Amino acid sequence: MKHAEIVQRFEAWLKAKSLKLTRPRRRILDRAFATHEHFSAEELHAWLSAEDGAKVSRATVYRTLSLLSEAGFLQGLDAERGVLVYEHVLGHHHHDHMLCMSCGRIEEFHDERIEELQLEACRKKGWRLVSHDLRLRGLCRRCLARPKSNTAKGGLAVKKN
Amino acid sequence: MKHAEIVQRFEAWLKAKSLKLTRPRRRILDRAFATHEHFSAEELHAWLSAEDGAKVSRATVYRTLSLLSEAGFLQGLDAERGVLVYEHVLGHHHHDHMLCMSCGRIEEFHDERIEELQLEACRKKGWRLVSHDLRLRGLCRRCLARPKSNTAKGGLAVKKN
DNA sequence: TTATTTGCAAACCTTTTGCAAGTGA
DNA sequence: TCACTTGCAAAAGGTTTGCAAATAA
Repeated sequence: MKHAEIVQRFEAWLKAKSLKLTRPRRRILDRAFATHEHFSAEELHAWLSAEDGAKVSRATVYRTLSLLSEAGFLQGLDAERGVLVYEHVLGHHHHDHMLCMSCGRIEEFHDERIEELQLEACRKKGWRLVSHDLRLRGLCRRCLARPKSNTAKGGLAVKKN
Repeated sequence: MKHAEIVQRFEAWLKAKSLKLTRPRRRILDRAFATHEHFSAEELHAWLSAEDGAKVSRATVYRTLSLLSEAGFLQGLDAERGVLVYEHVLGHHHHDHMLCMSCGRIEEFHDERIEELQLEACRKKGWRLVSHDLRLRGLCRRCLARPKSNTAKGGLAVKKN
């Protein structure tokens, strides 16, 4: 999906709620969709602060990311405890995650058979399934290849700064 | 497993690390295994505060729950964003969770076929799987039965005190 | 005795919120 | 114009930590 279309859709969604596509919101939207990685509110805020342009406050970043989730453009996921990480939803199909305990990499995968078994499990217990998330934690291919000094950008298990 | 054995094992584990089974640690261990529900550090601390006996500080509760996790007696799980909830591991087999979005109930389930498919997914991507957690979110049987006024003890989706 | 622990309060981190000033349609 | 937004700083909520006093072995 073209970025122009994403912008257009967000504006339409906002308008339907009598909200406005303001300058800060536009910058946040642009930046959020300029990456193909998972990112936290803090990271996005830092990116914007490092770039040219009027400062966007932390509060606005948090507020706008909430809106984007609510609108179904982004989705939050708990990667590390206590930090909400976002990913694109618009134009992406559902998937689950593998989290590398050493370097923090997040990889996606999907298996329709697992989805079906989840539905079956809920049926058996009498629950109605609304959503799920499956997180596989382990070591990624790259970290397995170079066993040492692999705490690249703040590993999931190691990060402590 | 008898509680006496749990205590004994914890003491042995501590001793191996030249740590001590102190009075506060013992009280926390006892209380943690006296429940069959999932609980947070705050809840456990509140329970102890409400009971007779010397006060145990919040800090000690947090520290001891960490030890118990490290020792493999308990395991933490993110039920609600931002709160770590504990459950017994010792003497329990692995399982996954269903979280009720209305009443907060946590139910457990297990399906070996899902476990196998997870391994397969990692194999395909070249990862080594270490652990995983699968959380199904939805409405439990009880909440489905009484559609209204079902926010019993602080629902997952609703809690905001 | 002495290393380990505890309690307390302060610090931390991420996220949320109240409010006065700013801004888009 | 005027409802919606923003930035700021303070508040919140869960968890961690420094440190002097207390304690187990």
